[in-house]
Amino acid sequence: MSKSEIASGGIGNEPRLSRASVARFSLYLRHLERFERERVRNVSSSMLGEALGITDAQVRKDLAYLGNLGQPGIGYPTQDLIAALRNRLGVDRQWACVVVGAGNLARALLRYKGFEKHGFRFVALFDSDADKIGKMVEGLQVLPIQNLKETVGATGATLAVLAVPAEAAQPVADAVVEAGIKGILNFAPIMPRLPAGVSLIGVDLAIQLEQLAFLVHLSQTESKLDPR
Amino acid sequence: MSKSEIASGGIGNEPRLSRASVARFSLYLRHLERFERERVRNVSSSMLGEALGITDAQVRKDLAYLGNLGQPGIGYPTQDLIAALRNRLGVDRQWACVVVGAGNLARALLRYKGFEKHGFRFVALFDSDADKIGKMVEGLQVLPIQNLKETVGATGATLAVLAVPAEAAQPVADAVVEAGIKGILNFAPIMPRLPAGVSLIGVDLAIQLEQLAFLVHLSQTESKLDPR
DNA sequence: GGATGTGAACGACTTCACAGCG
DNA sequence: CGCTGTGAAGTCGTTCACATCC
Repeated sequence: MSKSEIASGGIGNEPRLSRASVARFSLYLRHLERFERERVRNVSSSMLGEALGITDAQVRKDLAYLGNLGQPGIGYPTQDLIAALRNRLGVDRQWACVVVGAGNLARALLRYKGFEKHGFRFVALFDSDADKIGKMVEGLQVLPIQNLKETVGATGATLAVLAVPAEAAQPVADAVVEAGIKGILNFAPIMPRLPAGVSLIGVDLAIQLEQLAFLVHLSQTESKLDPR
Repeated sequence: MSKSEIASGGIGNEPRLSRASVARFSLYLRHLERFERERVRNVSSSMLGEALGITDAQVRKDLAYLGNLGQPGIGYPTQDLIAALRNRLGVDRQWACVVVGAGNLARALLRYKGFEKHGFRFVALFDSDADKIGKMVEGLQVLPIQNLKETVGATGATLAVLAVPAEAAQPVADAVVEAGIKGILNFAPIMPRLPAGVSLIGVDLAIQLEQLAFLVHLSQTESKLDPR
């Protein structure tokens, strides 16, 4: 079995899920929800491909992982496809999240309403700064980090968002893992070490800006990027 | 010439830059800066590989693009490598950026000091909300969007950060392009259409959270992820 | 006809393995 | 020796092309 397959427990000849597809699943879902709002009953692989900027064959390969939902000559029933995707992605249930670090980034996240629509609910906000503890921020009271374990237990939170300075990232990561958190969205510009079984996604804004500058730099100096 | 090569204007047999390498260059730089702080004179491909979780051969392939900086038996001189990388990435100069959307996200970005160290400077902040215009936010006065073109011209800004709601993203993107911006870092959950010659990097936080939930979901249901 | 599902071909990226140099 | 630079091999992901089904 190849290394890059994300194990399907199956007998062995059902479609497998590649890492690359994983990254596209959320995008499919987003566009499908748009199609549904536009009352499109069936979507074809080429409609989705165009929306994402990939080929129709690629789309069909990806969607094959969800089972044989497509109907030749018709396409995929929008609603069924959404349901299947939500199920596979795990967003057909509620995810309770805690936020650590009560700064402006936390405010921005808590205020953004897009998360709730996708099943994410922020249930608690923590900080280590004594001045902030007890204050209300976007409807949540700032709690001391010492309360993490208790709160995670009481709320059943599974995910944590780390919006803390670089120095604090590793100890806070350790603390949330200790508290029982299974997935971390990290905004600090370091990659914390985590035990197996805890997932991590990092968003490093300085690196994103740097990549952007690089792209501009490239197109300003010599080269052409092939348009993809 | 292969499609995925990012054109090197060269004669034809110097190392080429792959899309995948591009994404790693910023990471190399980050770790190199750490090594430099730790007074490491020379770094080997295996040191960098370990830091990024990739093989040493991969590192050497990537770094070959910078020219023959490596010394057999020794490694790469840390400082030279940093200088070469900065030069290629285009972060050996200042990048002036404007921010559109004076909300909490903008506050968080403006307050974060990590950008300046990498040569990024936020020179102006815009909003369409009349209540915000004229107010000071983290040392910048909020300007009306109508001033974009003038300000971009006066400051020489090349990059724009879009921290606006989804509905506003496309018109604002059009406006900053019209004003002469060459690269956009977009936080709105849509991908704006842009003319060729303008680069775009999108950061969609809802999608990141969804990916995280998916990873946790996967590891909770069946499967094992290979640890990379 | 129109669109799916899929083996086969293709291309890109990664790893291997080793010659060559300090 | 140790470590680079690099052709060759291998692996993964994407696209092609077409049989198949509604």
